[in-house]
Amino acid sequence: MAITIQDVSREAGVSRTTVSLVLNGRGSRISAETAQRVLETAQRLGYYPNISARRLRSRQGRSQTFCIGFVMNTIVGPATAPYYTEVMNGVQLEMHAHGYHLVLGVAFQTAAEKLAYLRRLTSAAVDGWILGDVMEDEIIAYLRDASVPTVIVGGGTVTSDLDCIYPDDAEAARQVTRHLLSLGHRRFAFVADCLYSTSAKTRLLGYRQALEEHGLSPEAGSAYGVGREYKGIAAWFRETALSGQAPTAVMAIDDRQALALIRTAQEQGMVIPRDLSVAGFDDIPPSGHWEPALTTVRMPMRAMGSVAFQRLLDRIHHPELPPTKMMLPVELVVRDSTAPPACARVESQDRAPQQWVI
Amino acid sequence: MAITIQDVSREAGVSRTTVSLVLNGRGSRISAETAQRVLETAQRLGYYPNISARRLRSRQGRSQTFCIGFVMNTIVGPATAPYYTEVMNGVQLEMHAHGYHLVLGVAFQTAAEKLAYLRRLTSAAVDGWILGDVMEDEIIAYLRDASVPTVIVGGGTVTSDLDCIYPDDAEAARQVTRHLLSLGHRRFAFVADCLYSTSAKTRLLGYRQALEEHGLSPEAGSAYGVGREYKGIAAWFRETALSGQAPTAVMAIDDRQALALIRTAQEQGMVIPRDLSVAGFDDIPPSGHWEPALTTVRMPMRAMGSVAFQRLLDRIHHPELPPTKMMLPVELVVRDSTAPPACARVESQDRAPQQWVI
DNA sequence: CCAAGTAGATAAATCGTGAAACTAAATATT
DNA sequence: AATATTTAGTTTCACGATTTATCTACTTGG
Repeated sequence: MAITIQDVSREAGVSRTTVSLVLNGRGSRISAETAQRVLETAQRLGYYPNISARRLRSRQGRSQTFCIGFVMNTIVGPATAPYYTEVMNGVQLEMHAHGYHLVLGVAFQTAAEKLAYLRRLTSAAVDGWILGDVMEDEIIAYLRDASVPTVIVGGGTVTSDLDCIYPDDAEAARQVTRHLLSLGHRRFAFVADCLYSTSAKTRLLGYRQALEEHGLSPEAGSAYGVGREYKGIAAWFRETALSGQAPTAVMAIDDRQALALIRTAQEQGMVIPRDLSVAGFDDIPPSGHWEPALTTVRMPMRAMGSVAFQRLLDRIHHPELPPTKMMLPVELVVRDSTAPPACARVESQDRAPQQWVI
Repeated sequence: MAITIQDVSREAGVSRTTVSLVLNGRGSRISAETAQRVLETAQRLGYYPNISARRLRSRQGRSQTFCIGFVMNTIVGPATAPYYTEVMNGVQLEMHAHGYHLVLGVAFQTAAEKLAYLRRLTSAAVDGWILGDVMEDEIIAYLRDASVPTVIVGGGTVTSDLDCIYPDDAEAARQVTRHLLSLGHRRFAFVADCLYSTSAKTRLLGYRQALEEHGLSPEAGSAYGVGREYKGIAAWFRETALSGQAPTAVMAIDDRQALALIRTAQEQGMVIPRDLSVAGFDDIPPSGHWEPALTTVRMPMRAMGSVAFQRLLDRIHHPELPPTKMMLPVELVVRDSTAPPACARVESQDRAPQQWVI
């Protein structure tokens, strides 16, 4: 049976309120010697406040647990989610500086499951949430309606209902596309496993914008959809990219898919970037060490994480302010996987490219 | 403002008690139509019980949150902690089957920080804990003294104070050592970054046992301590292993260090296993795909995870039982990184090997 | 026709804490 | 001297749920 504030007050010979006041630092009305005695007694008995009781009494306001939750649909780790692993590192660094702890909620199968988790921990243990990944409407709706301090970080879901911190994906796509255009490329492919996330949609948009800027029709930059798996990209690549109607430059929706493309191309005997330019998005840590080093657009992952936490603190302390959005700048990183197209290829205009509907 | 049981009772025209009884399935004394009305009203208003209040009133017993926490000193992910990532997958599979949610607590800098985290979430939100990694005495002591349902999983820390699920590390080391002995090796090195964990200590023990079984003195199998970093292993390798006094077989404390060794050896122009046999421990997912495929000892990682959760459930429902330990069997996996020693090397007996003190 | 039993629902106590309202004594102000 | 203010606390209520004890109406046996 745990020690309660009652036990401490009895032992120290004062009222419960006095103990509470002293331990919560509002002991300005309590004499120094009494405060000292209370502090000592609490220490000696090993008193630790019951969070449930505290939380029940003073709703949200002063009942902070100094725990905030980070939610992801998948496990967070360099191999499964390198982007969000970096984001989370940014969150953690900032969090640690403010004395907060992390509650990581990962690997949800369904939205209902995620919702139950959020409700539980919101009422019990968490001061606020940082959401990564793609989040369902019902999740957003609950957090909005219940006024739970929440920040969405990264490009998974950007919504007007909650605070969002996200990268300038459109600019990222424009920059990398302009880079390839300036190298002389005119036939592109844009590869994505799916277009669920705001980032993916926005990147595709920026890519098309850049093409139109240069007077190229969207058809010149058809977006090819391929399966999520390595096999999917490999298959697409063998079927299309090597068929003689191939693009000379490919943008992958993220660095991991860019790597899959490069490896497949290399297995086919192609030399990157001589035979094909490949660019990615994100600049995850290993991208610069691959062979060849990847041209990509660096996302401000850690910055997003730390800003997200700061924003969450703001939100916790000022629940009344309207939700805001913050877009962080990106940076084109030109490395070795892109180069001018080596030679003109046979172009057949009669092909009907498989195309994404947005 | 959230809906309370009061709101539901008012709306349904019954007392709070009735609502509580119905919603908790103890409505045997409540008429079917009343129960129906209550259920409907709760649904319509979107009532969700306040966990803090529930938890406060009915201590531990019936106030389950169906959340259990998994604690690690580092971030859990395939690149940082492949072993525990697998363990956690095992936990999650079992957990999901029982309708439990995961609270992941990771990346603690100090034991004090970890302790504060555990206390907070224990009183607020978590039915029990599964601990991975190496755990400090004060952590163990708190959980024991406060009778918090806890299971330690994996070989980080095995203690008599709490339930432990761990692999047969001694047998693992004996098996891999015997394997190398049977190939004809007589000069070994055992490489470890540190010996904090129970697993590491036990593996070293098993290795020495196997040597003694074969009548070899412990000196023949000196344990070399090297730094945590890749650079540390590489440096040790260049300095010692290539000096002409080299062992013909090296066991690394885990697969990741085995890989670091292999890569370093290859950079030095050695061919594995022709010039050097290397074996690891754990059989993490990529080990079988490396070049060469790694000989290692498979740890029952997922099994440990699921058993750990089952044990935790037992513990939650039977707090009075004494803590138990369960050791799970391991399996030697012979692949391509070990072979008979190619040729006799020059042996100088005057060397004084750098040796670990256990 | 009355005491006892029972089904169906409720009032009240309670968990541990925090905050507003209150008290009593000492000190300051007019 | 009378009143106001400050000091150093305490008493009391409330948070939202569970649980224990109780209460009412109705049935039923004798």
